[in-house]
Amino acid sequence: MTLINNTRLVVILGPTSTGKTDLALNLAKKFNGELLSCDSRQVYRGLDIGTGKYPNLNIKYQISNIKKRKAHWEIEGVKISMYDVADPKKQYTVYDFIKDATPIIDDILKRGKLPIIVGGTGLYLKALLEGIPNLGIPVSEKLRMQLQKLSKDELQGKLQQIAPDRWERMNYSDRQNPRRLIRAIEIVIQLTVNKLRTQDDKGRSQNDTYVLKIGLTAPRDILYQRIDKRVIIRVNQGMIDEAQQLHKRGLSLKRMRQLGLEYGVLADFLEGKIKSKEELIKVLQGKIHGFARRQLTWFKKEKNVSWVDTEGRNYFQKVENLICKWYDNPINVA
RNA sequence: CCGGAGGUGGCAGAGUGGCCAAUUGCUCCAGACUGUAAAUCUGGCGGGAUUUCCCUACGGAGGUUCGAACCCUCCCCUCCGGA
Repeated sequence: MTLINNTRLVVILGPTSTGKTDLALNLAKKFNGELLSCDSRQVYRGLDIGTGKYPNLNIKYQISNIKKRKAHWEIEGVKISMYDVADPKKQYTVYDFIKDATPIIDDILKRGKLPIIVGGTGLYLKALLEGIPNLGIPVSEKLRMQLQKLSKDELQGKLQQIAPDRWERMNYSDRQNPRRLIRAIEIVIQLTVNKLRTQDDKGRSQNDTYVLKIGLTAPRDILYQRIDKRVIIRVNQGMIDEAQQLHKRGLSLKRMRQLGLEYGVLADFLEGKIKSKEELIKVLQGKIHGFARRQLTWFKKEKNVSWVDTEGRNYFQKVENLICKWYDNPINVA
């Protein structure tokens, strides 16, 4: 993965429904930019309404202004990469994301455009900007299959046995988390038994890339209101139908559940566990509130973010000013 | 008006004499997170003092009891069925 030196990129981050994509589209037009979605679900083909690929709630963006291309979309002439790059039937991970997104960012830069990364998935963003150790150590399905049969206690015991140092480094919460335990064991076995080696990907910020991070926020109650409203809009946009279509085309309900949030709840709906549209909406709203909270927990720790309250008037203008300033005096704030 | 069921913490819903400030789910709050991350996991959730302490609590008012969310009486309200 070659990186281009002395370049810059903008990151827009924040919890769901703060209008990241809207803002990014606007900025792209002003600063000759191109968007790259840093989102673990928008990568999947066919998950459109439920993942919010259609940017705005209102009529601002007509469907006719949206063009779906092979592995990206074009909205009002602005290219958005990392949409539709994966088959929803197959699992797509951070590793895949980095592999796919890195050359695209390089390409955007090569063409002299400003990459604007729209990030809702903290882990992916972290991987992109800072890199993640052990990212190169692949998943072993067979191993996972075996490990999944073990209880939490057994997993804990196994990890303590084969890699006490690694166990020591885990915090209490992670030690209770079977998924993390399995991954930890997997890494150890891949490194020792299978003799794989770690290849550290340093990520963008450690190279000569100037990164400007803009975080969007809103007061909690406003955020919840927006989420609630958006859920209703999406249901009206045909979210249920979308799920039905996916299922018809062979996406199992089990797999749909793995796709999280809306799709998990929609799977329950299709199966009849959730009986009414009203119930569906209510459950969804609650779940998405929780999701937004988790995003906030993650992003709060993110360093060097210029936070902007989207409730403030002219916040678009504020962001533009930030970028102009940054252009005059580029600091690597990552 | 008669018959039946029921009123519990933000909601749903357990508990039916002491171990109940009250199971559990949801919501909500806080947090973790180095290959499923919209996932997964942890803690909190009446108020206050902040090691087993106090106060206010299970529709309302009385009563029985050493002791009641749980038993009795009356009242209020809700739902279902019949007039």
